[in-house]
This record gives sequence, structure tokens and C-alpha cells, in this order.
Amino acid sequence: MAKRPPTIPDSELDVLRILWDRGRATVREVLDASKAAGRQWTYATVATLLDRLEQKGMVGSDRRELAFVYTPKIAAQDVRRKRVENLVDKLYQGEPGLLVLHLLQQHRLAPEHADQIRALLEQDEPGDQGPDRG
Amino acid sequence: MAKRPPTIPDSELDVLRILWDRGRATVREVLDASKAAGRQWTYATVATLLDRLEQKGMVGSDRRELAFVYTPKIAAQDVRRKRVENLVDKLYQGEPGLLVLHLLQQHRLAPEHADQIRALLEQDEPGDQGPDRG
DNA sequence: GACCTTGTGCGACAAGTGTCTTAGGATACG
DNA sequence: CGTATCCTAAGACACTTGTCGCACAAGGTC
Repeated sequence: MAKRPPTIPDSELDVLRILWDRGRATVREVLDASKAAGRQWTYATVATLLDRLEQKGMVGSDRRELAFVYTPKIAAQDVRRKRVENLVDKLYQGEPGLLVLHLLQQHRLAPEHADQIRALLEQDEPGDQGPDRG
Repeated sequence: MAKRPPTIPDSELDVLRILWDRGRATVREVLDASKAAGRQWTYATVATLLDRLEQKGMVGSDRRELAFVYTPKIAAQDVRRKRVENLVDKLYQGEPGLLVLHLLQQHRLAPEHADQIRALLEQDEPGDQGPDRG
């Protein structure tokens, strides 16, 4: 039984998001940001969360001046990719198209997004049936 | 502090998916199906998972004949909706469009899905301002 | 009736999560 | 220096998740 790969639980993800947002932050800065986002954490809680993230290699720390400054070591993009993949596999039979459909039926998109999406789809579709498939 | 709402961890979700697939199943049936899906669970493990799901109100049980028969009490659709919403909120700034874009850039869709998506977008795009908003 | 087979009930246990307390070192200020 | 601040280290603790083990009941078999 190989060790399970590290996961990112909800609380830790919230911390990570703050780091992605600002590039780097101290415990206190994360604490303040989290308060602004509605979390009621104490200083120690945030410190623990950052600690756990560091143990998992998700963030790095660097002591400068008074306090440690933490920086993300994984990209938001990578986490997104993984989550989306998991979601599609587990709940959309591995068909990304089904998820897209769900999203379009369930939500009204911002117009810019809708435009970009159309553009993408057009560039992708040569007009009618493609003679090759893969 | 109010009790946190029940979550559906990975293992339980796998069980639930089997139930959604077949409508209802006994412990043993779930066990067999899970084996087919690559899980190496024992009977007791599956029983525990079903038990926990029942405690959370996610599945119901009904003793007929020899064994308990379990049925899902929540719809796959609802779980999907919740997961997607969470994903969009946490990793796509609450913008479903961004997730759609991500999906289109990252994956090649099955042609039927692509067509349906185009249809949806067209019907949705009157060219300029929409006649109603909500 | 002794013995399998299949089920259920209940408990167990390590690891992961969510949150916090407290002790103790460094910094700043009158 | 004494005290208020801010920081880190270490540990605590309850609950959740992932995975069983095992004792014990019901039904079938020879």
C-alpha cells in the first residue's frame, strides 16, 4: 500500500487561495485576509494550516525580518486541473462535455465569457462533420 | 457552533455512485461492483460506508428477504450541482464561464456534446442585450 | 443437530481535519 | 528594566475518514 498522495482539505485551500491572491503573506496577513473572507480563525489556527501546507510541500516559507513569509509552491492552475479532472471522472462519466452542458444549463454566464466560448468552439469546428475522429 | 452539514467523502461517493447506477443494491452487490471498479474493499468496509451514508440520510435501507437493500435518497444531480458550485466558488471566482473556458481549452469534447453546447449558446445569444434579466 | 454461508451489529484504530491553548523567545516603548 | 506585542513551537482534542475484525443470528444441507 503506497502512501496516499497529499490532499488539500477545505480549510487549507482557503489559506492557499489567499496566498495565490497576494503572492506571499505572513501568518497575520493570512489571518486578516481570512477574516475579511468571513473566517473566524485565531492566529494559531492559521499558523497550523500554513504549517500543514508546508509539510505537504504546497507552500514554502522564508524568514525575513520579524516573521515567516509564506509563498505558494503549487500553482492554482494545477489544483484546478486536478479538481476538475476528479469531478469529471467521478460525476460526469469522464465526459467534460457533460459538465459544460450542466454549467450552461444551470448558470447564466458573463457575456465576455460567452463570447470567448463561442470563439473557441468555432475555431474548433470546421463547419460540418469532420472526416477524422480520434 | 452549529454542526457542520454532512459531507460525502470519496469512499462514500464511490458507493453512492454504484447505487445511482443500479438503483438499489445489497452490501454484497455493492462490494462486487466496487471490485469491478478497482476497489479492494472487504464486506465490512462496504457495510460501514453504507451505514455512514444512511446515518447522513443519503441512502435508505429496506430489509427484504435475506439482506438489506439500500437505495439512494439523494439525487446524483443534487450532488453534482453542489460540487460544481463549490468548485466554481472556490477556484473560479464564482464565474462559471471561467470553468467552461478551462474545460474547452483543456479537453477535446465528444462531438455530440460540442453540438449541443453550440445549440445552447446560440439560443442564448440574441446578438445584443437580452430581453429579460433576473 | 452440527456445520457452512451470508448477513448484521459493534467496535476498533490509525491518519486526516478543524480549531485552539499555552509556553516561551524576540521586539518595541516608556 | 518591566510590560505589552508579536512571533514560533509544541501539543491537545474532538470529530471524520478509510479500513477492517469478530462475535453472533438466520437459513440451508446432510
